[in-house]
Amino acid sequence: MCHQCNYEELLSSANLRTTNNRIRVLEVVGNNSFPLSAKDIFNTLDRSSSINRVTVYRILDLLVEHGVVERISTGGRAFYYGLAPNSHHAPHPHFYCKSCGQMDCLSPESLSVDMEAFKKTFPGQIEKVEVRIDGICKNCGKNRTDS
Amino acid sequence: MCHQCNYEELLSSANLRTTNNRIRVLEVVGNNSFPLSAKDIFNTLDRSSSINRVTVYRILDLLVEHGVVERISTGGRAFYYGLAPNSHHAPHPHFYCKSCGQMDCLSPESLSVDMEAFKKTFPGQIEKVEVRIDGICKNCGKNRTDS
DNA sequence: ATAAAAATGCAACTATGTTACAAATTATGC
DNA sequence: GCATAATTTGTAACATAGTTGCATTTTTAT
Repeated sequence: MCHQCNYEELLSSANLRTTNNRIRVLEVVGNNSFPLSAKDIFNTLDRSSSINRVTVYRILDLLVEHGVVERISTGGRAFYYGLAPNSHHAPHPHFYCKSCGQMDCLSPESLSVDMEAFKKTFPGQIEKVEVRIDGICKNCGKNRTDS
Repeated sequence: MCHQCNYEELLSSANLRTTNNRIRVLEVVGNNSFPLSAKDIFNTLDRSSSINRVTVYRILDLLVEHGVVERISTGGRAFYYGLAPNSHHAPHPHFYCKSCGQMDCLSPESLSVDMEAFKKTFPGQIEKVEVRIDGICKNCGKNRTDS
């Protein structure tokens, strides 16, 4: 999502210590153009230099809690993670392919939801709005007709 | 969601046999005004007359596959189930309370997404659009300030 | 009534995520 | 710089939600 972000800065401005592992996790999440599962992130990191699965989960939880990373639900079982919306990254919807499990980011304007009226009347506390389209991606659709 | 639905009819018009268990599952899902987890559904059914957990999962999968029931993702780990949109039930967004796990249906107009333009340009196959608001519900917010 | 097909139950399993606690690392006061 | 406290990481065990294989029961068709 972001190649210009300074990840150490992102961490410290969220009042988080810049440990090596946190930077590594944030780099994988941030340098990827689409959200990844915890497993994807763990696998990527563990390949370059060993890290514990639990550490990855804990760091992801921490980053989500501090608003650095966004936890995105899919049509499947695992959560995916991407950089949280901030001044450089507008909130945007996602497309989830039920067949291959790949999740893509859609442009912020592609599907906009008008929240203003809603916010005024809703009695609870709103934290985030998630818009997700589920279906079959171009690739998987193609392969299907091939067979 | 629906007290006027004929569940047997719903099943047979989806080309599904009207077994007792299927009707029971569909009744619990359909008579509830908000989506429930598989566990909720199992617990409710098992109280009135014993049923197997796996049977409930299987029936839910079947109903989702045949478009009778909708599988809704939450900000949490489990899926929730509600009647699928049909001529009597417009698709609508949901509110998920991170604190108590309750999911509420919002009115279809409360938050509408304009899909038409999107559909024209998107190269994949669209199955459904999910709009979910996560936050803290009125009740949980109240209890929090009490403490 | 019998055979075939479908649905259900049960036990074991998988995937994803969490907890408890010990070991290692990092920060802080002297 | 060194001792101590606090934080982070690793390891193993556990928890939750859902799935699979296979036997049993029920339903359907002949």
